[in-house]
Amino acid sequence: MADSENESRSSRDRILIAAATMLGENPAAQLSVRAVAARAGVSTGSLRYHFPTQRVLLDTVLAGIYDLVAPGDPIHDRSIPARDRLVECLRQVLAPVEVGERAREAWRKTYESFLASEPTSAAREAHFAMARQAQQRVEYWLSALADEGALPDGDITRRARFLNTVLNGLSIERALPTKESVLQSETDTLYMAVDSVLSPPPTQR
Amino acid sequence: MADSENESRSSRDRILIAAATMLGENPAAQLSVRAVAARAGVSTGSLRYHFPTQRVLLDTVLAGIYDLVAPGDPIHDRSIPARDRLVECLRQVLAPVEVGERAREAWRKTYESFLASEPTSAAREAHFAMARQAQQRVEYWLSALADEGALPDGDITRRARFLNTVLNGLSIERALPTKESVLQSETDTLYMAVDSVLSPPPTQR
DNA sequence: ACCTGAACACCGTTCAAGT
DNA sequence: ACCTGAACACCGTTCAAGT
Repeated sequence: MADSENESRSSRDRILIAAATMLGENPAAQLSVRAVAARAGVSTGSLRYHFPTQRVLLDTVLAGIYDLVAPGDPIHDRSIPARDRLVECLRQVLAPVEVGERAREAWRKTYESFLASEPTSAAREAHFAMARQAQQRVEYWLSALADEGALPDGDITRRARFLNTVLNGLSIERALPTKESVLQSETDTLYMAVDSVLSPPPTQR
Repeated sequence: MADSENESRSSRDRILIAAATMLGENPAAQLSVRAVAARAGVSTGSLRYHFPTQRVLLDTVLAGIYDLVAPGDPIHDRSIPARDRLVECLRQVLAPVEVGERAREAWRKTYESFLASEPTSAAREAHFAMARQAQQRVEYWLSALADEGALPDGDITRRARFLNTVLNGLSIERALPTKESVLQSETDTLYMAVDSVLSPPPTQR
């Protein structure tokens, strides 16, 4: 790699490293232009030169983190249809929840921390961080599909929010009593949610 | 009502009306302090006096809108687009859940009955009945829309199940701590879910 | 090509001062 | 008690100017 190329990357990389570090220190960190630029030791203008919007910066740094953390993420396996991959990823979010008694155990913790009484501000912060991470994870998957053209144009944030709500619903349903096996209708529901996200919006008025 | 009380309310009401109007004109409107204050013809300080944070203002105006808008079962009111009617019905399911402390209260009951420990068979039966009723209610709405041709052919049961999962997700999210107002993204999510149900299935590869 | 930093047009919140 | 509007401490983005 040529020297000039190396030099040209150092500033961009310092920005990415600074942002990733800040996110590591506090997953709920705000990553404002000035905060990241200061941490990286560059100007806001330089940051904007490399990352035209904050959203682009955020996406880039998260992609970096998740690529590092989950290189075998099934979202990248193009031998499988996009919808199946996304369903698989969402299913993996649900997997640790388990079913029945184990699922109740998980929700018991949630209950005691956030529902039993007015949560402490520390508990609130912790929940913000968790929710934000969940949101970012789904956004990462959607971004990956968007990159390969499998996702119609549109706001990724709101579609990720939608999928997370579905995940929350499925998660609580795993813990509540049910007549039939949850897991069967769960797959069906996941595919409905994923299809609605992967399909072009209704050609509405 | 005393004159002084009347006078004291007019400014607060103007703020609420201004905010509601702006939201009516554009549901994605930003409702900044200055924009609402200007529209209401009051100062930012006055707005802050009545509504200590933007979050409080947002919650208040949205609660007012829903209370005003949801008196009867609107599924049969063909003067309104099918999707709006269905969203409205689903919103009415959510309405009694309330937000924040009240929502936690509702989930506390659910927790104690079904999650705290292995539920008694009586509790299980009770939950089956509730879940079945919820399912039937949504199925009823979907059938009504199918009768008038507003719903594509297909299995109503699974689509109702899907919508109920979304409702469960939204319901638990009302009780958990959130950074922004839940109610705004809630509408968005409801429309996404409803559109996916009302749209013909993706023309599959 | 890359970078600087001032400037712009916004935020939400606070607060001394008025009535 | 209610209201004003300036001030504060932030945002993200733009851009003329430098190297």
